[in-house]
Amino acid sequence: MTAAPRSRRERPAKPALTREGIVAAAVAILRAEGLRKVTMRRLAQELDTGPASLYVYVRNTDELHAAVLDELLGTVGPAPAEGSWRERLERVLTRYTAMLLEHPSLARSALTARPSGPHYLRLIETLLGLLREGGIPRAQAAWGVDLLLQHATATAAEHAGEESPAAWEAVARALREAPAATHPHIAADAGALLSGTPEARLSWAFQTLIAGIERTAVPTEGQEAP
Amino acid sequence: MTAAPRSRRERPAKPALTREGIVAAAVAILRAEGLRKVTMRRLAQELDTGPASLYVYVRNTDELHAAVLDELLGTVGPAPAEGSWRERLERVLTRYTAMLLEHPSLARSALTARPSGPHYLRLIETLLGLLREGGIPRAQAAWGVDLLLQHATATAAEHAGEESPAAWEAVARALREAPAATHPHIAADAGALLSGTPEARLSWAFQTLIAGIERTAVPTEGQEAP
DNA sequence: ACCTGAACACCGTTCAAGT
DNA sequence: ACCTGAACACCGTTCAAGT
Repeated sequence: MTAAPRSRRERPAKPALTREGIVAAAVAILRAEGLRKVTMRRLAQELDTGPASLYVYVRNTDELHAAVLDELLGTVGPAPAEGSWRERLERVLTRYTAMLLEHPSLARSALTARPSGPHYLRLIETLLGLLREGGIPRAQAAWGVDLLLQHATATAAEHAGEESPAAWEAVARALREAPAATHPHIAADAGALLSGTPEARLSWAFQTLIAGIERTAVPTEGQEAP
Repeated sequence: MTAAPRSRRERPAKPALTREGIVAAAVAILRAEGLRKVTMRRLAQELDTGPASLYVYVRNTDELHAAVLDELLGTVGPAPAEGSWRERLERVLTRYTAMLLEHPSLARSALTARPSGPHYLRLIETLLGLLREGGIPRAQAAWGVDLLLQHATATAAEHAGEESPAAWEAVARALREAPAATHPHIAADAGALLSGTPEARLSWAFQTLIAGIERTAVPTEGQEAP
């Protein structure tokens, strides 16, 4: 087999650099090999240039990762139409968490470098709308959105580096073996501390957060006119 | 000035490697220069050996960071004696968060590689005891401890990389400038979304979590015999 | 103006070879 | 058994010099 020669016009060997092109290439590397490989050098190699060239379009590695996350947020989809506001809220949050769980290390960097792109704004708008639909006062709803998103993001981030579960096993063993003499509550409740599927815990956590948000007023300085 | 010669016996030039010595040196580097400098190579240099030697005592960099965190947890101190269980609970959590806020990047790695040392166990015992004192059922209290610690850790972790606040400013601007036509809730509540001191938000979050934990039963599979 | 080669200053981890 | 020199395979970021 011989490859047909291509005209220079039809397929330039090296497309011009753009921010979108860089982010798209980063997403491709993320999907294929994980965030650890989404480095400036690797990306430059993929785009057939030197790493220095990327700094014209991206401030640094953190900003690159935030742009990648906003891109993936676009795959979460709109709010469900059926069910009570509580059910819909929990479903949106669960879908967001599930997406992040596919790339836990991205969740980890999202905790530090929050995305601020259009997909992230849309998610905040949706969550805020559902809490207001539930009759939750503005100020509580606003702070509540932050709390809900932080829990989802942190839960996904905890799974980063899960390929070496040595740390988690160490905690479990320490809890099971804690002596009742010095740690009576742990000894009595070790089972409960370690129980529950990740799904059950996530669902309980969202219900817990929503119940708390409904009932806890923000301090006066934090309130807005209604 | 001439340095007095030291006897070889009095001050050996190179102390023997031990796990404790390695962790202590790591804590010293953390205090002086931050977690970014707590690397295997830097640590080896400080201990006058090659990086390969450290792998006899520490599995990898993550495990080293977890050991450092448990060490710092020892500086948090015991539960306060005065006040209602709610007040004492909030005070313990605030002190834990304040300690982590001195080393946000350590909080970030704690989210992934949980510590399992004696100081961490003590903290869990304290929190569990306070929730039980408040009459919260065992299973809820156990899952609640996790939720409270996760919030504290994640909140501190968010401040990692704060020296370059570009990302946070970008979110704030995006929220303030969101058009009412497409994002009515954000436009109406931008003030509330961005309001509140970090202290006020942290305190509200703990109260919210506690209120939720009090009222939300865990699913039956997660429950233990009382 | 835009782009980049080359350099600076580092990383984690492994392993063959030494004592 | 314990320890380590040297190597392997990478990093982020800057900047002088090119087009």
